[in-house]
Amino acid sequence: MTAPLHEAHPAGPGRALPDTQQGMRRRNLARVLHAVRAEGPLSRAAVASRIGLTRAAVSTLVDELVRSGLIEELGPERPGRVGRPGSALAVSGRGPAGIGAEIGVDHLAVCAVDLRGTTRSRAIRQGANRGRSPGPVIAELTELIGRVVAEAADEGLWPAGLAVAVPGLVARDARTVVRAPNLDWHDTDLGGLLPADLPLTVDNEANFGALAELWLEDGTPHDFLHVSAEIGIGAAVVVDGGLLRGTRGFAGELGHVPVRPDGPACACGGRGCLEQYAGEEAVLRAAGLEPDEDRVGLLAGRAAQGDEDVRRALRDAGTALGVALTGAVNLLDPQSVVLGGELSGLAPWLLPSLREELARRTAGPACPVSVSRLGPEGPLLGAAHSVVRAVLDDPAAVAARA
Amino acid sequence: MTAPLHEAHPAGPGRALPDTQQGMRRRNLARVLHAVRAEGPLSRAAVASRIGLTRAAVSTLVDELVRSGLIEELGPERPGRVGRPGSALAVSGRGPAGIGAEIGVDHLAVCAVDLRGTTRSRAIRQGANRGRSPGPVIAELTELIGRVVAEAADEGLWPAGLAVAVPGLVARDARTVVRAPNLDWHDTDLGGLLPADLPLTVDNEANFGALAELWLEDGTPHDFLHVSAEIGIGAAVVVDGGLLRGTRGFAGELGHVPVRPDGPACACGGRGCLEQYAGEEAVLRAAGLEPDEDRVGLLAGRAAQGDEDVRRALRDAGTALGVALTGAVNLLDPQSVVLGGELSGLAPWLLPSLREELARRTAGPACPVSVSRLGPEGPLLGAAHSVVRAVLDDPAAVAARA
DNA sequence: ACTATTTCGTCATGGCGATTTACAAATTAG
DNA sequence: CTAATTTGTAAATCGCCATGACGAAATAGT
Repeated sequence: MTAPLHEAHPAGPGRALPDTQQGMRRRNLARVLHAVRAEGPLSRAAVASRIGLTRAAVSTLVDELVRSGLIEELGPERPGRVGRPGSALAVSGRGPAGIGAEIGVDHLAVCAVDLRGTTRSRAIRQGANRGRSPGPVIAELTELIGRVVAEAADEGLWPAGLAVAVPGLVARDARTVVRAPNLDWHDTDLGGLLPADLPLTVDNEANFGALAELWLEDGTPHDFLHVSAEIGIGAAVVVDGGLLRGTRGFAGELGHVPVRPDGPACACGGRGCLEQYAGEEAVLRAAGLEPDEDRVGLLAGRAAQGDEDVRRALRDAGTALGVALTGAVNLLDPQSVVLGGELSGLAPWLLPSLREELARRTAGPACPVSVSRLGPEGPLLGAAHSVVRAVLDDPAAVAARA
Repeated sequence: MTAPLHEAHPAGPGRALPDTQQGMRRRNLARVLHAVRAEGPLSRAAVASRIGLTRAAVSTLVDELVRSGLIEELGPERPGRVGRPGSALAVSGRGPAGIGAEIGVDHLAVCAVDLRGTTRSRAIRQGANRGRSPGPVIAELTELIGRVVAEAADEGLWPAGLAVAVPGLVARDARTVVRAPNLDWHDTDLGGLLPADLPLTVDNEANFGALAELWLEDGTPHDFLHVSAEIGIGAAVVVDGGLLRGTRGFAGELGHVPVRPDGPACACGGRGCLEQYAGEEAVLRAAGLEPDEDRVGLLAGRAAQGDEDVRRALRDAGTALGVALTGAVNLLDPQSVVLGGELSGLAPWLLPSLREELARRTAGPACPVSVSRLGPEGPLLGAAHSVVRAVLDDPAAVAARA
């Protein structure tokens, strides 16, 4: 007999709803929808057995979801088993869509993802955004969004929300970019600049990248650390299937974890921060290269050609990352560490020394480090999917707007 | 309009219960009980308005809690306001009690806490436990537990569960002590040694200390870092009012965060871990003292007398702590850092350099660092209260056993 | 081919829990 | 002493899920 631990996370969809019969109904709608989405075409009976309700209850829930256009009936299953075949249910490919957007240092991107998780429309615009003021950038982005939304509309999709990934720190209001050094934006309220007719969420690209990893890649654990870097080095901490955001929303500032307390001074005021060793500028300098436009591509290219200076610089960066991650792993005990974002392109040269450093400093088996297969796509997909997730977590709310 | 963020923590009592009408009832019982406990004597109407149910619904819930003996009716309120006065409800001072126990390096302690949070009985036994095998220690502890339980029974309390704080790492099964260097225990299943008639939870003393801080001290934030040290340096991470445990239950190993990557070798395999600079042994060595029985007391005494060697050693330890905490704060963005456990006794000499280091390495306002007022009592109280909390979180479960 | 068996979806019924509505009781304001 | 206000409870109602029964649609066995 064991008393319950004090877990912070009960998990499961839609648990923020009130404890009334209507709230229960809404949560159960969400559970049905989640089950159908996660386990492909499913009969009502199959759903019932998975989520622990009776067939009758599931029937009425499914009716409601079908009426809302979130679930569609595919017709009778082709059975190999005895008994009347069920009627296959699947998440609808029409209806609400999640609009994801990314403001990168060198590009803007927008995509629309349907409830099934399929990307149905996308638009990209290359072009450096560093130092441009928010207004024009957002104006361009808004135009891309308009295009993507229109294209999605042609396929019977309507936008259920907009999520924007930015390379910087975002306040907990999910609207204000507090600091984006690569863009040189400070305390910018994107809510005032973007179309007001859509529910808006703004978040760090590392956070969205982590969510993409969590939701899109099979086998991703519920507790992991997602490291991402453009110029700054960010990390997202996923705990029990949710993001750890911190009081101000600044959690995951891996770039300013001290690696050598007496190292070179950093803009943050500290000394020897990870960014001084594994940040893009530092690596370029260590490799004897000049900063240029496609910096990651440059490094990857040189390293692939066998440039020993570049390789050494990356090895050293990996070692520094290993030291910082040792601290993080000791503190958080995650199930794995994932390298994502632009960083994943340099992984072949970073990983060996990173793993070696981590293993050397760990008693027992070291925390496994892997590379995201989503690569630079992660943040954009994570953003779009976060909107889809919100719909799946409370279908009743969105059905009311449909 | 803002789309919901992906929070990991809906928070609130008893959210692990199933989504059926009975589960709803159980959760609402918990909400009533929590409200009454947290906000002192309250009328049914007051409870109803706080938790958002109707007076009628609360009435039946309260009836059930009164019948279970968890709530008692104090009689009519003395009103200054117009209208019929309500009938004051309070949590019962009889009924279930939480039994907390602590296995320290130099002592054993047990206490009983009632639903109101009052400590009703306690027992302490001094005596070094380092290197003793688990069997005899647990036997002694069991005897103390028996005494405390008997004393509590005289006051109408019955034990609802037992929580044991140990100075070491505990597996997620909440029974097995994986590694307790100060006791020299390894992979010890306390579940097999302790009385089997009580629901048992075993956890790290830092974790229980953090919970005590969270639950007992007004104004404690929902996101903070609780640092604690006996010989090893442990930390507990509280996120959204819950403990972050990590995959294996080892989260919070602050002692092995690298502070100087090329520093002295550590037993963990790494180099320059915090423990090499701020661990008790390291500090004693740096101060030129021999390890002895009451080590913390020794250090505090010498420092208070003005022993400059000791003070310098503590200052340096504070600086090292500051470096490690900078990393942790950057990663977690907690609202505050609390120094607890034995460590709090040395705080006057550690804090200045710690704060200085943290501030120096932080852009903007540094994370506030405070000292626990619970001191060495924290873990024991946290353990007992964790049992009480479990009762408050699901009163129906315990009412069935009463 | 025909029947028995199994499974699916639905309907009618019932239980349970919260809301709604109404009302008596207990206080203050005038 | 009356009006107004608030509390607690009781009765009726509504919503949601469970239960049990039934027809429908498939397979398995004879």
